Amino acid sequence: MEKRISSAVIHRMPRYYRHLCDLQDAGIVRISSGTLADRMGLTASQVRQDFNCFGGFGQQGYGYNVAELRAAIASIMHIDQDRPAIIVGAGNLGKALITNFNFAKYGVHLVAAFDSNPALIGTEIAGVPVYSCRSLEEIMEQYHPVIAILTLPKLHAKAAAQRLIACGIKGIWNFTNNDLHLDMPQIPVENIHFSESLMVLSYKL
Amino acid sequence: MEKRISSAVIHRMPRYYRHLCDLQDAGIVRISSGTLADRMGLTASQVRQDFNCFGGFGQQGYGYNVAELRAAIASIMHIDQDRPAIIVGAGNLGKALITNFNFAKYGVHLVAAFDSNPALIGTEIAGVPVYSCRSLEEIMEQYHPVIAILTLPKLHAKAAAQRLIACGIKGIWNFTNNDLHLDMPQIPVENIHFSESLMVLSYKL
DNA sequence: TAGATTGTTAATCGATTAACAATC
DNA sequence: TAGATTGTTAATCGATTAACAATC
Repeated sequence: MEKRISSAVIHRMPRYYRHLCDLQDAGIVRISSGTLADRMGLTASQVRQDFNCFGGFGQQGYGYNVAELRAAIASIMHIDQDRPAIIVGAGNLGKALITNFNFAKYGVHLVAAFDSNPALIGTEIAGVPVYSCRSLEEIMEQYHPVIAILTLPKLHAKAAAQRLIACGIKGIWNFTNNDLHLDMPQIPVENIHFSESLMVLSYKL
Repeated sequence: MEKRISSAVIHRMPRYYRHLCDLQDAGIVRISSGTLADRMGLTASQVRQDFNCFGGFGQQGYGYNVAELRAAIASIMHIDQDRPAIIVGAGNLGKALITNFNFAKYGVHLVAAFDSNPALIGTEIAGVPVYSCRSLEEIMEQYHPVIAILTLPKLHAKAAAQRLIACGIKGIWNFTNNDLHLDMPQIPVENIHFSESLMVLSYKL
């Protein structure tokens, strides 16, 4: 009976998750679709429809239990896991992610970083060892990471992605500001396009 | 007769722009809606409808002139300008943006960075001077920047945003991974939510 | 002119909203 | 029980796709 979940719903899930984390941190135990909708700028109907894509998590006359709903979304989005990942490119952006981003909160942990800069190879950044790109296959063999984070120069992005997929990477988080055009529908790619976001801001100004 | 442009269309414009830049770099002079649609995974109808939201840029029997269409989108999105901007937070992420992001390509130039770290204050990063947050009002007065880029810790984001708006900032590019909830609809905010992107990737895996 | 391709209207599809019976 | 609020169906709305006359 597997009904396909629309992309619009999937993209709202992380926002629900963020708000539910905030609510839980604030000690709020239950919430109705109406209250959550107001908070997020949605309608109560939409909130209920969204959650019912995955089966009902609420209770008539009560609403939703914040902790339960939060956990349900974590499970739906598969962030209640501990997936090994690598990061390719340990320049400023790579370093910013390694240092500041809470990977554990999203079910991911970094096992290695790669860079071509000899000054970095052999060092650690926030506990993550930096290897030469030459060691890629060896490290893949050792840790079997499933996610590769691309924070290397745009020019090398496509070649890197192909090499990563060839040695077993299952998904790519792409910060290189270009489309990879991999033609491999079984390998999901999520892009962070800074320029698209800035253009939209520019339009709204 | 100002018909409102839907958010879906606005969010496709940057992608069109990117593809048109690529086409122009490749020396391609004209393109039909069908060819462009194939390249981008859209339909020809959608491409034509999108461009017709802003008036027709094509010619029957010919298609679209790549350079003209590119320029038209740049104009629509207001990236053919030279808007002054500041960046608040010069840690790894701020530094990564200052150093690597091509602001000029999107009609923006950085006039100043702000940080609370005394070791950074008074230095320059890629030609951009770093000031103490205490100098904010003074620098605003001097350069009248319109965009503020928030790359500071989440905790201080909201207070910073309010202070920036109080002294004249017109739009915010928010990298702090939380919603600012400013309740100021006249000040556009564009968020880069790393975690939402990673959650979607996680779901697709 | 004939062929190609747009601009635009109409048809379809999907997503959002409204309504309400079910039920805690 | 009465009140609240869900889950779910039906109605509406908006976005995408198809079709085709206009025209380069």
